[in-house]
Parts: sequence; C-alpha cells; structure tokens
Amino acid sequence: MIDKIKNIIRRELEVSLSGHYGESINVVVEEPKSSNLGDISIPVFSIVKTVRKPMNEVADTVVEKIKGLEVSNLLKEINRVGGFINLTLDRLAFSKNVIDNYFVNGLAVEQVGEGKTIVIDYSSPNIAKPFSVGHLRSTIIGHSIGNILEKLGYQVVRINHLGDFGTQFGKIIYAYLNFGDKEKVDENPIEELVKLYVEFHELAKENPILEDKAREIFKELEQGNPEYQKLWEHFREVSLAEYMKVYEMLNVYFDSYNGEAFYNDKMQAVVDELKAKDLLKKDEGAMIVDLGNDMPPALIQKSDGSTLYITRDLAALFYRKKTYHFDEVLYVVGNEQKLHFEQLKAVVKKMGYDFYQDIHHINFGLVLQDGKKMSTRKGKIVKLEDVLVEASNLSLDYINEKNPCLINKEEIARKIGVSAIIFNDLKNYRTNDVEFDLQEMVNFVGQTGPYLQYTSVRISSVLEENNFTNSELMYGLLIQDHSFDLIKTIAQYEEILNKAKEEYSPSVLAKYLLNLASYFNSFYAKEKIMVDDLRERNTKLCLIYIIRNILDEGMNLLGMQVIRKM
RNA sequence: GACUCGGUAGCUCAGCAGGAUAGAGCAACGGCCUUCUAAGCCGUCGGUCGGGGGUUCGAAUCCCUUCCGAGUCGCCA
Repeated sequence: MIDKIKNIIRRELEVSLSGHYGESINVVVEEPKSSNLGDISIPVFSIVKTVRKPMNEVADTVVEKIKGLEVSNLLKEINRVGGFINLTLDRLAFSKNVIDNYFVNGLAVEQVGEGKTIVIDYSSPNIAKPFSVGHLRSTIIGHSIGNILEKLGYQVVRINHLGDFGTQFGKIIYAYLNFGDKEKVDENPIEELVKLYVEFHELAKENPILEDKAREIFKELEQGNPEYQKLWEHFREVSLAEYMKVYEMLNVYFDSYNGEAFYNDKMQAVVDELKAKDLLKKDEGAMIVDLGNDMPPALIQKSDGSTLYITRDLAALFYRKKTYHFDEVLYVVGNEQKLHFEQLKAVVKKMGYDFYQDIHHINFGLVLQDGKKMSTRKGKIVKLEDVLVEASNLSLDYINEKNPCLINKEEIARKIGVSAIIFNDLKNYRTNDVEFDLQEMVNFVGQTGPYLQYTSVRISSVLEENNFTNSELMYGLLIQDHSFDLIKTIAQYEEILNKAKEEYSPSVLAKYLLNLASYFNSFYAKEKIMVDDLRERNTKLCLIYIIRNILDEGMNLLGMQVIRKM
C-alpha cells in the first residue's frame, strides 16, 4: 500500500510539476533509510537540474503541490531537509486503512497474471543419477516461482524436463552390458548405475574408443534398437521412483514429466524447418546454425547424425508453444548453461519467431564443494535425501531438548528440517554460488526457516483459544514505532510479491518474511497481548492474526511447511 | 585467450534504474524466562563496500582500468 501511495504521489506530482514548469519532469519517490526522517521522501536535486531554478524555490513549489494532492489526507507532516522533502504518514489513518483493508480483502492481491500462461521447466534431474543437492536449487526455486505466479493469477504449467536421453545413456548402457552386475543394479539401481558411470569415465580416460562406442549405442537407441530401449525404460523407471520419494518429501509436484526422450520423434521436424529456412550449415561434419560473431554456433546434429541437447530443447519449446500457448516460458537451470539458452533464443529468433523474447533463463548459482563445481562423473556428490534426513534428525534433537512433550514429534521434526533446507536455499539471491555446508543448512537460529515457523507458532499459540470479534478497534494503539513498523510491513506484502515475480526471485519474499517476523518478535517482547482490556486485546489479536496469515501464506509460497506447534 | 557472473563486518549475505550516519543474521561478549512457546528479545564489539582512476552537488551503486575467485567457450547435458 505504501507503494501505491508512492506511485500516486509520483504520478500526480509529475503531472502538476510538468504543468507548472512547462517541461517534462521526472520525480523520484523513495523511502528514507532511517524511519525517523519520515516514511516517504522526495529528493528534488534532479528536478532542480532540469528546471534550472534555485533549490529553495523548487522545493517550496514541490511542497505546495504535495499539499494539493488527494492522498495528502494520509500524510501528517511535510518536512524539508536540504534537498529532501520528507513526508510522514498519518499513522492513525494509515493503520486503520491497512487493517480495514485486510478484513475486506484478506490477502487477495490484484490478479496481474489473469489470462496469462507461464510454463516453468524446473528440477529436471538426469536419469540414472542420484538426486543431489545440486538439483535442490532448480527444484525449489522453480516450485516457489510457480507458487508466486499462481498467487498473482497466472496459469502455471510445471514441467519436469527429465534428462532421460543423450549420449550419457550410451555410456551407461555400454558400462552395464560390459561390466555391470545385473543383480546389484536391481538391488540398488541408482547407486550402482552411478558407479558404472564413474567407472566408464575412468576407463574412457585411458581408452577414448569407449566414447565412440557410447555414441554409437546412443545413436542406435535413438533409432529404436529394442534391447537398448528396454534397458533405457528400466533405468528411467527406477530413477523416477527414487525421485518421487524426494518430491514427496519436498511437497513438489509437476504437471508433466515429459523428458527429453519424449521429443525424440519431434526433432526431425525442427531439423527440416531449419533446413527449409536455410539456416543449417555443414561444418566439420556436423550440422550447425551459425549465430554470427557474438556467439559460437549451435550444434544441431552430430556428424553421425544423432541429435544434441539444443535440438531436443528446440523441439520441446515448439511443442510447449503449440500445446500450452504460453506467454512466457521459464527455464530454471544453472548459471553454467547460460550460453545454451542464449543460443536457443538466437536460433528461435533466426527462425523468425517473435516469442524468442518470452524465453527466460532463470539461472542460479552452483552448489560448490571446496570452491569447485560438484561432478557426478568424478563421483563427487551429496544426495539430497541424506541432507533432508539429517536436517530432520537434528530438528528432532531440538524438539526433545525444548519441548519433549510435543505430540507428533517426528512429523513436525520432518517439516522443520525440510523447510530449513528449503529456506536456506531461497533466502539468498538465486544467482549467487553457494558453498555446500551442511552445518549452515541445518542451522536453526537467526535468519532461518525455523525462525519463521517459530514466529508463526508463537502467534498461533496466542490465537488458539481466543476467538476475537471484529468489534471496534483501538487503532490508536498501533501508532507507536514497534507497532507501526508492523503495519507498514504488512502493507508491503503485495508489492513484495510483484517484485519477487519481476525478478523471478523468491529471495525477495524470503527476506520480507524475515523482516516481518523480526518486527513481530520485537513487538511480542514489548507488548503483552492477552490484556484484560477487551478492546485493546482485540486490536492486538487482529494485528497478529494478519501477521500470522502473511507468514503462513508466504512460507507456503516458498514451499515450506506451516506448523501450529513446535 | 575470449565471454559471463561474483568480490560489502571474522563467517553467510541485504542494499546496486546514484541520494541523507553502509544494514541483518551467525560467531564473540554482557543482559532478559514465578506473566501469552527464550528455536526469542535487548545491548556491546566489528566495515578506507577488492585496489586505482573518472563522471557529479552526491558513488557500495554508473564508466574505465587492474587484481582475485567461479563458470562457459562445436560433436556432454
């Protein structure tokens, strides 16, 4: 709501000042760093520059214009400090406005995405490999962005673009047939398949012929060799079963599990179209699309005729456009594939489709180990499942220490542990690389998931046995600093959601929730809520009820679990 | 070598379409539970925003340059 007020002030001020000075004026409206200066501030320096008038004169004019604005009834003071004009909100009027608005609209927000469809491609693990902490990021960032988009009214299509095709399968099939142990693989499929994969790479280092063999096998798989196909199906099935366990723990779901293999029969059309548009060129035996000097060319077909990643991604893209008629398509994929998506866009543009502009690579930083990228090939990998279990156990220890009589301990411990891992990942801006640090992930103190859950639980335990009625409230109670901070923060919720969408970054929401929780905990330490005075009690209950609802909804949007006791 | 991303307190990070004294959490230290969940709250300590130039009334934020780290760069995905 502050955002709305700021926008109104900016817009109306620009109109009236432009009229006054006879030239187009840009007005900057911001919030001062320290709140004792005011709630809204307008630096006039840039206006002074454009109109070339003395600063005092300009500032006086701006102050006069602000007084004439309609929103000025929500303002209490207008102060000038040097080149800054600071506005102070009328706390009583503003608080009433915020609280009343909640009881009319709840947490409903403007449905800016109404009628628009966004496809999100996320998680997308590679079959026959364990679900590692590396996949965590794509999974929960994608899932959370999906939730936020839905909240804003978008139609969201969630796709798990399984990495179930490609030369790697040639490698695994070769290894399985030549030195694999069928029984071991049946018993412990993923672990054994990874061993084979790692072993393959070790052998191939000394014997590069193996790489050719793997490519050969993949080519035959692509062309329908029944033996290979059967193995492939088997590997895919056992892998998916394992992934589903993780998705269940994380509460993550998809509308489609169409992986790369799904597009096997849809690639020829892409190749044909590229040919027809005269974009395909033979180079060193392979078929490429030349992308000029800015970028290396896109390899569409290997010299043996089999396809590559980008070929399948193109086929998938056109299929999705045709099937879902998306307005945007988001690829939640790591930083290291930046070039790939730039090439993808460039090819689509060259093909003459405008929707290349709607393709967004939602990149994120790598999970590093000892400062380096984790690599399955070298067998360096940490299974996500282990991390989640570890976090849950630690959380159970905490419960046993703090609240041993809690009912349903194990389930709650799981919800806390998993949410801690999720929040730990989402709280930082997504493009930052993160060092894998279990200690840090299962930290339950300070800016963490459990802190948010704990705050919500505290409120719940006060609300539990106290139904409040929306009788007349004492808005005057809400004008002290520690209360008004909460009011202002509550009023930011909608703009925060929009900002999170704008940046495709759940961290915006995560930081906001921490902020809200922190203000609440300060309030809680200072104010007794269950006071005898009914009107005062009622007012406070209303306030914390709204806070809890925002915390809970916010946590849900991040993919965390909400609990009532801990 | 080229390109991309990053370098802010001991550690993890906010802030970056230029704005007022650079903010949190962790760690350290000191307080606060006979009153609504102390996984909390309050306070103290801690920074020439990697270095150097420049643009301007004003730079952590923009430009140039340099150092450091990571990633990518045609037959992997």
